[in-house]
Amino acid sequence: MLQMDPMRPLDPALPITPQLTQRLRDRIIRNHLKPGDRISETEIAKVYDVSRQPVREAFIKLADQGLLLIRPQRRTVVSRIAYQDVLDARFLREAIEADIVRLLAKTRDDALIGTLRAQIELQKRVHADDLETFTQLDEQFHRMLADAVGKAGTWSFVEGVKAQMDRVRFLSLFDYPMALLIEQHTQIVDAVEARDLDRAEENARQHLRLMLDYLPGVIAANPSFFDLPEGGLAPSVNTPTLGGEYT
Amino acid sequence: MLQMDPMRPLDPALPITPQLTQRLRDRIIRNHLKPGDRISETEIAKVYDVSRQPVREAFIKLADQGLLLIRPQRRTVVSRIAYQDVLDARFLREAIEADIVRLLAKTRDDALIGTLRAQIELQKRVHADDLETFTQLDEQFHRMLADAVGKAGTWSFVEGVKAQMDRVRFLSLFDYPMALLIEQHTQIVDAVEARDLDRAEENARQHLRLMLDYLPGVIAANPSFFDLPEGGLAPSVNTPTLGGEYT
DNA sequence: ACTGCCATACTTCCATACAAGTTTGCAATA
DNA sequence: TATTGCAAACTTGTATGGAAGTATGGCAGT
Repeated sequence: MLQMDPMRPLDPALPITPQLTQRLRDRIIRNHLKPGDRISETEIAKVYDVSRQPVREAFIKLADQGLLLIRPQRRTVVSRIAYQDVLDARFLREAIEADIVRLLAKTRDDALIGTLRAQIELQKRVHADDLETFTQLDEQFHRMLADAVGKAGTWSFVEGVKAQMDRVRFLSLFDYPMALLIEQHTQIVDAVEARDLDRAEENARQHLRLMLDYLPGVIAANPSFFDLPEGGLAPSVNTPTLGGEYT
Repeated sequence: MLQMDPMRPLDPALPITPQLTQRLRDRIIRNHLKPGDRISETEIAKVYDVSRQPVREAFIKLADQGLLLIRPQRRTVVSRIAYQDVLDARFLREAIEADIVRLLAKTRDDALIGTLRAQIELQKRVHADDLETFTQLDEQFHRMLADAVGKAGTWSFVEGVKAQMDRVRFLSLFDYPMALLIEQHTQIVDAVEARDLDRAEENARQHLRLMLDYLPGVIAANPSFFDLPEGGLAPSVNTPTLGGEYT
């Protein structure tokens, strides 16, 4: 497993800012830095033994992704997980991946099907408690779908939005429906192979809607990590989806 | 009309970086700064009479949006309009707005319909050569759709992606199909009012596919502004859509 | 005329210093 | 004890200086 020790020195030969951004992003998404934690440019600069400037630039990037909240002249804190942001990110992913999968089914490529099935086999081999590895494989699977229809550039935008969803993912360490997710991956590939556009799309949408089922439980278990709308959870009002169940 | 003179001094009471970012972004999107133009931190800093630091931060933001290409230790140039980026941005918008409009038709709100129709009336009153005003109204129209389904946050994501599309828009100053766009807006609202989910979605998709018809002409008229794939335009290969015409 | 080398100028990246505003805590006062 | 005022210690925003690398143009040599 990759070392994630925050104190491991950076590689001075490589550009500092991207390294810092990645490290801090990981620490936030994995909840090592918890929502509400204060974080200051000078502090981080000291820890990694660099100047404030690259730290600042990393902060700005993370603030753009909604992971930090910079209040000028006041402080910078790790932002809580905005409920609405999670829903928005999920909505975007569903919309985008629905079309990607539909395209994929339309332009089916047999070699690709094989690659995808092999990748799913890797997912099955992951131990039930190794969320880390599974997350990487899951991410890879979805990126492969985008790549396959020539929309690799599209996926990089999705990644920028995914941050809030990933934080939720790392909070649901237990009762993670790994087997179900793998089964859904298989069903998506099945539908693509069958060139069934509608079924492929519907399977992808259901797959991406699954987190909505688990979100309330994760929030209930970690209420202080979330930034909820007034009056607590009322998903039926604020988060209509196209599925019907959540309208 | 808003003053866009690049030399107008910034407001020193407000944060410099966002002001700079906005100004530069406008100048690039409106092609005052043309693809390939060199641009340097010190130069811009002198023009606006600020230090290099906020300029640098603005550069980074614009590079993230694909408007600038920063080559460390070499130079920074206004990036050409990447053909693939335009297609990707359009694809994302179609996927997202298709779902937004579908949701809208599902949760129809009579008051909203009236607001939208009134907004379309404003579009009709714009003079044929006033692309500036029409662009603002068109943008507002689409944002209203997102707002109406509680997906305002989603729209800010779209805005980040839209930059490359907007550059194309400002290149197609003439033969701009304003009347057709307005007609399509009307058809979208009609379908929403009729609660016809499928037709609303299809109308939105067609609306957002329209630029594909004009893109080749714009490119042919401004070839040096674009960054084309090897061997020139082959949209039928590289840009499958769900519509069928471009598959 | 043409080629290869080298000094110079220019670029971004990082470090450091300063400015402006906010928070914090203590002390003075009622 | 409670409250008010102020000063010091923070915060981020901006300015400036130096370092490392690259483009550029002139000059020497052929």
